[in-house]
Amino acid sequence: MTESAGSIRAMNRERITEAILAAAREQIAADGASGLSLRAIARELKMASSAVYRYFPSRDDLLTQLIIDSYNSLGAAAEEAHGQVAHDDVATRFRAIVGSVRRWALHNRHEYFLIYGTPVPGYRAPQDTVGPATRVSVLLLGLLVDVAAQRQESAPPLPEPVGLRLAIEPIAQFAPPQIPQDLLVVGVGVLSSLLGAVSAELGGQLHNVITETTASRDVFFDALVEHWLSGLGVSH
Amino acid sequence: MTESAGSIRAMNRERITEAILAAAREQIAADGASGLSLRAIARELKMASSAVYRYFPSRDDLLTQLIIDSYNSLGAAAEEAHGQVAHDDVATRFRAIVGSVRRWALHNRHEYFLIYGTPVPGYRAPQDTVGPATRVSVLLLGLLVDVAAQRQESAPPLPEPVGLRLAIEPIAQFAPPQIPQDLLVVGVGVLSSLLGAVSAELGGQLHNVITETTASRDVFFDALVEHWLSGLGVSH
DNA sequence: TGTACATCAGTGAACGCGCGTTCACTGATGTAC
DNA sequence: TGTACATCAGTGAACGCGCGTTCACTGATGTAC
Repeated sequence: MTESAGSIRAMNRERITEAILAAAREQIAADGASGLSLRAIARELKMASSAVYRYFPSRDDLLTQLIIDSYNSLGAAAEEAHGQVAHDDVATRFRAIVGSVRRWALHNRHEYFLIYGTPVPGYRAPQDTVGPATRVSVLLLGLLVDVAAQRQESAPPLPEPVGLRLAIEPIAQFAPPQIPQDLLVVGVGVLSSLLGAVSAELGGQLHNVITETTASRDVFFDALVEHWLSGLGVSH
Repeated sequence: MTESAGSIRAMNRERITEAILAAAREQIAADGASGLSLRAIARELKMASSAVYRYFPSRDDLLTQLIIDSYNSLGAAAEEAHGQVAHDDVATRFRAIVGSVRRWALHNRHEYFLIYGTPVPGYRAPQDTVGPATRVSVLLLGLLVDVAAQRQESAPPLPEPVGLRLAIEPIAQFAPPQIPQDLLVVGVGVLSSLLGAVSAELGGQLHNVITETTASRDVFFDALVEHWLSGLGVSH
């Protein structure tokens, strides 16, 4: 074995790794992911650029860690928001989740684009990112279970397009079996709608569309949320 | 005056400007917008890198032209698709528009991210882009007029949240007055949902969610389209 | 507890590369008379 | 139609910058006996 957990080295390592990540996050917040530079981080931390390589074997590995951290930050925000509202009201829980995602994105603009923006050419996210990436989805799937239970009274059985079952098979494997297929499709749709709405807001696509004040944007987003709720068949 | 329209110079200028743009588009298709390099373009065209400056005063101006071209390419695709279906069937027209947007994005991946992806840090789109950027919206607004006319029989008057009218004022000014406010909100929502769904598909966010075959993705997207249609109140 | 060796953190220089932009200059095209 | 001048396109060198990554090296921390 190499070294014990609480050794001076281990603690320094922990501390400096954190400092590198913090400097990297600052850089991303300032210039976006494309502006992330190992040399700039080293400069900020007043160490030789080569020293960073003692902590991350390459720029891509650092990027991966940042992506994982961002997913976890978003996931934690959503989980906390969801945990703070009454569990028996599906609509409120839904509003808490999607609202927290949007709020997190507004406060962590570049981190949002890091995980949901234009894919970095040449970069392929490794397997370690998938767990953290699913935290919001897990929350929504849990919610869909209760939506399904509540809807059972007035279930309008829609015609199932050929091939849809096969198409959504990956998520169906992962999701609780109580969620009917059509609700699963709508659920995935709502999540991508949420990301689309947030991206549009952050990306300036709502310029000349929605009044550019915080209040107006909030009101518009809330209107979308209510629309999504009715699409899910949740009475409100 | 400087030179007549059909002069040798004017023709050369036209030809070489086009060649620069074509090379730039190829580069974007290969590496994304961040990989766009004036020097690489000059290399490709076998001219000195400084010569490019006779045609575009800076990299940003070239980027602007590419963005405008991409918006126009997308707009033209949507308009053509819309023009080829029966005008009296709103659902079909809607499917044609959103389907063409998705198809254009699948075939012009990086151009899509150029206009709807992560904003380039430090770049601010000038006024010239707004016209081309609205072509798809204009199409959808035209459609909403007919949706509104068709819906009038069973209009469910929803409660209007405080401030919503103010929030959507910019688009309401621009849109035909026949479109009621709630429909306008849903319309903007559908457009951002469309972009979200396309971004998710292109960005790999549907990995482990939707089966990764062309057919399955088509089926899933079509299911979303039908969901959006019912959200618009269009019977189908 | 003390010593010999192994591991690790950090340095500074260097490699090799690419970029956007400027500038003085040459030769071709266009214009005015 | 022909000449004198103005404009334009394209060149090649240079400026000044930044980047990721490697490598031989020094000094500190940790480990085995």
